[in-house]
Amino acid sequence: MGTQDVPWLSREELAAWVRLNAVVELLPGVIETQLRRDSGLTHFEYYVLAMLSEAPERTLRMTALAGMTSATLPRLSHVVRRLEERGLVVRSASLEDGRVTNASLTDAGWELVVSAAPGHVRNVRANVIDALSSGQVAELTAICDALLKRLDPSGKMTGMYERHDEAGA
Amino acid sequence: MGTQDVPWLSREELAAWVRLNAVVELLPGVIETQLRRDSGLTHFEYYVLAMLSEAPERTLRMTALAGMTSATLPRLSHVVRRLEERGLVVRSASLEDGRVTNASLTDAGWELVVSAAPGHVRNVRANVIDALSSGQVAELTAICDALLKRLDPSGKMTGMYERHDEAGA
DNA sequence: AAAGATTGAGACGTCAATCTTG
DNA sequence: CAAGATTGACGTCTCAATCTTT
Repeated sequence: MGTQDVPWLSREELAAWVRLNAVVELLPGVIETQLRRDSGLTHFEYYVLAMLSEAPERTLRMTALAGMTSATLPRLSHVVRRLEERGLVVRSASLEDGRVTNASLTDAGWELVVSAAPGHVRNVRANVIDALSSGQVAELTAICDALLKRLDPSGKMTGMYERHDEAGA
Repeated sequence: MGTQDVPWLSREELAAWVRLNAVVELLPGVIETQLRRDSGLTHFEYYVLAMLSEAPERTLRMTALAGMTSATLPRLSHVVRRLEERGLVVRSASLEDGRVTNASLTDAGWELVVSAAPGHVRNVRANVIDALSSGQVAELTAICDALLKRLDPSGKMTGMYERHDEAGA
């Protein structure tokens, strides 16, 4: 940790950073292409539907949903509006607190996420999980946890990054 | 590798995937915010300028530049046009092959990337490198190499992901 | 016809401003 | 005034189509 005080990276650090960047640039495209082609969903839309599919009553408040998906509230609001226009989700004001909006999965949304899940999971397996040894899977988990402590110190996004069963359907 | 044939993820695999996703969602924002605030550049624009700053003659052909930055050609073309409008880069047709466009860093572009580098590197260190042990830095490098073999099998993007000295200035 | 590169249209994300309820 | 959420404007990316040179 903090090997030097100078603001430059060592060769080893640079190697890691360059590769991490390449992954961050390329992974979204690979995931999105399959989902869009096979189910007409972006990865983020899929994630939103998957989170709702596992929630009690298939319903979550916007803020909770934003945390689970590591998204800002404006971004989520735009996406949920489009999903609602497509009949995959419905929004309703909370009875307990008038400021709160609840998003709920419709039957059509449920059916779409159920039909999309197997292909998506196969794609994740083919492009990520199967590329790694089981030891590397564990290391990756620990590394990402360490990074997320910096990237999201408050933990407000990423919830507690627990129990996000994306297979969820 | 390929622990099961069913298209679902184990708990350990899911944990890794969920966290990797959160990193992929959050990291770009953290990097971009600093660069945009301090230097008026997106991360991708910075990367483009940095690659040019290290190249012979501070010049690269569009296709080579796209590979080094893991970008598609249309994306790079749009970005280079904007950088040229800002006077940071100039484009010129190759004399040897009329199809080829060379992009070159101007003096203004050089000065901007030089001034932007220290703050950017400090930010990368603070949010990524310093969050990890030196062992984890090595593990992350190996893991990303494994992922990139799947995400970019041809290696056309990511060049050979070697010698991308981002400090480069 | 293929390779290198550009263009324009459409979709999405971000930011700042706004609105409403507590 | 703070919290929850929405809106609109703007910038960037993606995709398909296009153009030029080989």
